[in-house]
Amino acid sequence: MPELPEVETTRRGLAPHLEGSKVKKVTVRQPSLRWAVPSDLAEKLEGRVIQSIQRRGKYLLFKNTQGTLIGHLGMSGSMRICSGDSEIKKHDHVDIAMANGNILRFHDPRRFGFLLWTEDDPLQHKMLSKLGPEPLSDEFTGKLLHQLSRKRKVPIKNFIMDSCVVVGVGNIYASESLFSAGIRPTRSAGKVSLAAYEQLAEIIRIVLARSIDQGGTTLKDFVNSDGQPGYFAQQLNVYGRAGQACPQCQTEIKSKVIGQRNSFYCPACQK
DNA sequence: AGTGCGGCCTGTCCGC
DNA sequence: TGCGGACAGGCCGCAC
Repeated sequence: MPELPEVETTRRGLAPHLEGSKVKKVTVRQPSLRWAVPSDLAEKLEGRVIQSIQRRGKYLLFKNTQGTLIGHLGMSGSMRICSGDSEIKKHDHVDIAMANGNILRFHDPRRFGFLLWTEDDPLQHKMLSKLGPEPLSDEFTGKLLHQLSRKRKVPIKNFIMDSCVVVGVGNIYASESLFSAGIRPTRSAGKVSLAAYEQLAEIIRIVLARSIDQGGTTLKDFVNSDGQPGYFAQQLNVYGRAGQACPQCQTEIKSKVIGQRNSFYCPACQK
């Protein structure tokens, strides 16, 4: 599910309800996520204030004075703010109840998401230490993409989905960005010009920022912290539209599996 | 080192 | 109506 805009939407929604509040009780109903929920999570969180909620790539970082809860939504996860009397549904795996009455509820049917605890710098955690730049930061440039891609033979779509290159670009936004940049997703990353990468970097930035403004993309199950879907799906040009007309030239949009992921492109607009 | 693939899970949809 | 198979937004870890 969630790519960067969905995770950022979640972070923004959660922060005002949790930051500065004390955790009262942690309830783990299903500890078997992608990685097991730490058995001592409750004692690490209970009685301590959540000082801040940050995001790095698609990871959410909940900080208290002792350490950081690292959360990831996987493919189907969501985090909502619930009240004490709201019904517990199937796949509501973890609750973090706050002293202010709010409950942070982690829901994840496929259980590809996870919750980990670290007392070291979370950015040095094994899972985060090799991440590339944030796409909305100044470090992310076409020049960097060009540099990193020299001699790389992977299709450019795989390249921009590689979190060592840039974080947060998943399957949907990879297809969409390459469409807007006019680049065929199968092209070798190493053969794309600096000028094309400069344009692509700018487009990735714009596409992600616009999606965040719309509250992310809901294809199936993404909901924000209020349980509401995102609205960016209405603005997708090619993703999920195989067989339909390209919005720019009316040519039929094609789909093709690239790197085991379904990809969508216009054979006329994307060279 | 770079690349490609299997695997982790459940839910949904499609064809028979 | 039921059943098997394919597929779904991520990403680690392994083999080549």
